[in-house]
Formats: sequence, C-alpha cells, structure tokens
Amino acid sequence: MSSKNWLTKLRSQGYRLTDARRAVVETVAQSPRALTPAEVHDLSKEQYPKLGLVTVYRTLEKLEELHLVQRVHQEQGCNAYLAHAKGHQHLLICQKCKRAVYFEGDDLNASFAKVGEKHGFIVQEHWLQLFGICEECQK
Amino acid sequence: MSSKNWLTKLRSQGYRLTDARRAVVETVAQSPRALTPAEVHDLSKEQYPKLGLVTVYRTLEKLEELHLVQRVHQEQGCNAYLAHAKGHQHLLICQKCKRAVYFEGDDLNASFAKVGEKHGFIVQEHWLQLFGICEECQK
DNA sequence: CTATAATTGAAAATGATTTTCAATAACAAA
DNA sequence: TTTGTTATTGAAAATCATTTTCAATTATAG
Repeated sequence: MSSKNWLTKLRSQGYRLTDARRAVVETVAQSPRALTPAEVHDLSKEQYPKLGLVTVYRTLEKLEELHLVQRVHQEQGCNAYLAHAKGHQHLLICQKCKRAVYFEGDDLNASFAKVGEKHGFIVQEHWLQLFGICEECQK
Repeated sequence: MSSKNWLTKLRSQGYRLTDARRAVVETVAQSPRALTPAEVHDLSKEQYPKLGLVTVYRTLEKLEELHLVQRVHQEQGCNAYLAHAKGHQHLLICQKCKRAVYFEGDDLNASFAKVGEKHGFIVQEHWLQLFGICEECQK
C-alpha cells in the first residue's frame, strides 16, 4: 500500500492531513526496514524540517492503531516500526542491513496448535521471525 | 536447574555470593513466569528487605550473561526475565497468567531454511513464541 | 584475623517516551 | 472565498525505566 493510500485511510478515520503527517507517512511507507521514532524523525525532517519528534510518536501511534504499521522486535530493541503486510504474515530480517521481508506461514498453524495441545494450551497467537543474511549482503 | 546450581555457576565465574544475589536468584529460578526487574525486586525483598533495585538489574545482567536466564518479549513489554532452558527451545506463554513453558521445535529448522532460500536469505536464527491459554486458566 | 577488591544501596544522571499548553493550521460550513 | 471551530503542532516540562557514580560495606583469599 502506498503512502497515498495511508493518507486516505487517515482522512477516512477523521484525522486531518498535515505536512507533518505526510512527511512521516512517506518515510515509513517507503522504507525497506523498520525504523525507530528517532530515525523516522531524522529522515522525515529532510522533507519537512519543522517536524517535531513528538509528532512522530503521535503519528506512529495512529498508524499502528490503523494497522498501517507494526512494531518490530529485534535484538537491538523493540521500538521500530515497519509498514504492515496484508493478513497474517511473518518476518525475515537481514542481520546486516535490517531489510525486512514478509512471508506467509499458514501451513504452520496446525503444527503450532499441536504443540500447544501437548502442553494443555489452546494456542491463539504466534510470533515468528527469522533472522539471516539477505542476498545483497551476502556479496 | 535449581537456584543452588545457579549460585555455584556464579561462584565458578569468580562472582561473590551475597545475600542480595541469593535472594534474586531464588526468586527468578523458581518463578513459573517471566518477571520484570521491578517484580523481581518486590518479590526478592520479602527474603532480603535491604535489596536495592539497582542490584536486581546488575544481577539479572550477570545471569543473562551466564545464560541462566533469558529475556522474554511480550505484548506488554520486552524486559522480563525467565529461567533459561537447556539447548534451543521455544516458548509457549499463557495470555492470562503469563506462565511460560518451553518446547522443542527442532523439526522446524529445515522449513525455516527453505523459507529463507525462497527470498535469497541464509537463515541463521529464529524466534518463535506461541501465545494461548493454559490448562489452569481454561477452567 | 586481616587486607583487598568486589559488591552494595542511595542519589544523581541519562535517555526514551508522554504530557501540558499556547500558538497554528485544517477543513466544514457559510 | 472567508470564517469559526477544533484538531494538531512543537517546545518545554514531566515521567519512567535504566545506568552511572561513589562512598560504605562485606565476601573471601591468604
């Protein structure tokens, strides 16, 4: 989904479209990797220099609420945001350049339910992330 | 591994055994769920009231370094510590009581490598956690 | 028992995030 | 358009978790 659609969705939820929001949305929507609020701030200021860090936090909060971005957990921290994929997908993250790629894993659900059963649990959610080295970084 | 073994390991690494450390170790070693530093502090003070929160942080840091505990990531936060399992295991966490149970998933490695391949990645690590409701909490 | 050096807790410092607030700007309605 | 209302903004202050500093304490080697 492009940044234009994100703005449309924001608007349709009653939020106003401002230059600050446009800058944040563009930055996050086109990033190949998850970004921290501070990174979003730095990058977005190139487009809109007046942007305050507080507004970045507030905008990311709204984007998460609308499921346009998701929080990504990594060794280095758990406060980075990435454009959300449609449906339930999992992440493959490059340990070098941090590039994030979504993949489906629907065939796993059954085996997860089975693991739960074995321990008396009813499994309702799962969290799966793979870490490795991407094609680019292998060179 | 019991708290006694943890103390032995600490000692064998040259760390001194103090009442503060004994209290923290006992608390974490016998907990069925991951605990935040603040929770460890509260619980351990029952055994050793003088205990400072700073010492809890420092002790958890050492326990993590010795692979006696691991950090657990959850919706509510990513700063909770749990007794570590032997080898590489995954977690099954109850969404109600937070009880954590380890399970093996070695058969998954091959399918993870395949997913990576499909995207040009060499997969080196993975992160898997299941969330659900445990037997107790289903009642 | 003693000397040394690790460990401690309190207080201060740090860093990330949130709240407060007056000024600004988006946009619905005229 | 213009205007009025109200959401949004950025700066500064407040908060909260974590880390650092430091002088006093205490574990332990000898």
